[in-house]
Amino acid sequence: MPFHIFNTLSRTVEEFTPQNPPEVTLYSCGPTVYLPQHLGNFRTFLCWDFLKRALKFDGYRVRQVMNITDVGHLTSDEDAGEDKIEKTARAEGKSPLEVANHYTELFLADWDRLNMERPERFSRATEHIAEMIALIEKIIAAGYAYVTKSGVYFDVEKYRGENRFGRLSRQSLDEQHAGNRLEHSPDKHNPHDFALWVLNQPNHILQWPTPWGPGYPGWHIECSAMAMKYLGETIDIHTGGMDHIPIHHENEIAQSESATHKPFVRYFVHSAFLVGKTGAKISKSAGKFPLLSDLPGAGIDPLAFRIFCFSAKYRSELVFSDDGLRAAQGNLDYFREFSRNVPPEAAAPGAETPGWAADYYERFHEALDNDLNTPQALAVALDLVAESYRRKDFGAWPTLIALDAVLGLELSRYRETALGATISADAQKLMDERAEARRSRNFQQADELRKQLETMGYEVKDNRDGGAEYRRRQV
RNA sequence: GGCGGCGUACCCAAGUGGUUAAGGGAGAGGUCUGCAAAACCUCCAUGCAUCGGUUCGAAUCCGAUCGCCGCCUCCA
Repeated sequence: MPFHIFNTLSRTVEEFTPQNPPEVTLYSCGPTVYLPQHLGNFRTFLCWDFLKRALKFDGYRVRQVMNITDVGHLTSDEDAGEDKIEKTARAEGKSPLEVANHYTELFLADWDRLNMERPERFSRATEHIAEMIALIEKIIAAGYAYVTKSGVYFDVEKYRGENRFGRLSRQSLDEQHAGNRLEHSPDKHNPHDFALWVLNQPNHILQWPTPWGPGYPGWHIECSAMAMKYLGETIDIHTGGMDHIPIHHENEIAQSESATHKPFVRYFVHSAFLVGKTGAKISKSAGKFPLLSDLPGAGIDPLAFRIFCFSAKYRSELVFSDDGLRAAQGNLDYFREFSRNVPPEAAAPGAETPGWAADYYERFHEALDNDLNTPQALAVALDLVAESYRRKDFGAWPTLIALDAVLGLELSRYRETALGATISADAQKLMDERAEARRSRNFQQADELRKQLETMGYEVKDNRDGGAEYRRRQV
């Protein structure tokens, strides 16, 4: 079965075909770096990591670009708003650049902890000002934008005349207008027009010279400019959170297509939110939000959060809970335990894979091809391990490693580290003492020694024959 | 007010017209064990918010009702 994915443009699951197979161009909306990225943000980014790995599993070569927004997003759409990065900068007594750099570093560190593949390129908005200006000039030349004192605005009314606006959100402008409670800049020809470039805001710290005067970019133009620069005028897949459908992506399409007269995106893919117990989404503006760095203290490995997200479909809201995280941690431990139990001969290069394992590979593959059904794929992977235990046949190890290319748990590396761990002389002494205690049936002392070893970071597993296995616990 | 989505067991979560409603976690029992741990086995929704309708057949389609949430301001 070829890869299938839900395309927001058609609101149906479609067979996926890239423009130039086997290459796939993928643009993913990234973070604005004025605060730490919370777990809700990472849920979305993980979805795209799963997508990318699934495409590669299918044999595609994926070229992914993700923006890092380090300027421009205002606290409101109107020019009266405050730049979020500048707001943090003022609060922390730093420059906007320092703020952006700091939160970018945090973001990338967490990214790596979740074992997400880095995009082929992270692109920063402030490093692509020239491209944005060039694109805006193109839009003006095409007659879809106009220059005023307060900014360069996109002419939605003109674009709408071609009946192309609102394709994504299925919402007419008049409907949007019905509940609009914002004040509009008097320079706009129409309330729906949005800023491509903001002018005459002297209080804004970051300013760049342009043909229209100094100013800074509007909050949609960077994505169009950078996506087209690195991936071409028509990209295969554009991803983002659900919240981007009605405004951000709608406007991206409008400004891009009015400049190129070509389709901007072939498949729009959107993810649902991570939500709290009440069903309300976890968001930055809510004030309090969970971070990746909160998890280790609760005994949750970052890779367990990876599994947690893998256990729900990208298009379904996922309820964030301690129970859910613990369940995922249990799955991670299960995979890891199995990895350590695989005997060397089954892990040797060229080891033969039993026929029964092929079926699991196929089922895993099919689940992913079916609109990225990661929970089903996870069920297959878990069952592969269970079946191995049932058959007492560890020959499926290479198959599990193949699935791990998408799961992203680095089980092979884990196994090597775990088996290569050395036992300290102190611990070895206790182990010897414990063996002696068990031989003389002094179980009270044996249990005492086990407790000591466990606090030292060793796992103790007694065998039936009176022997025991000691393993250093991996972190 | 407009637009969109959701409601599957104690919790999380697949399934969206057709044999017995995946899987995980929790719980109960069992095998094994000096005890643990690990692993495996068994049990755990005649029912999918409620009520109607369409159909040979519905969790799945249609309608109504109730409840929850998102978007229309920045947000993954």
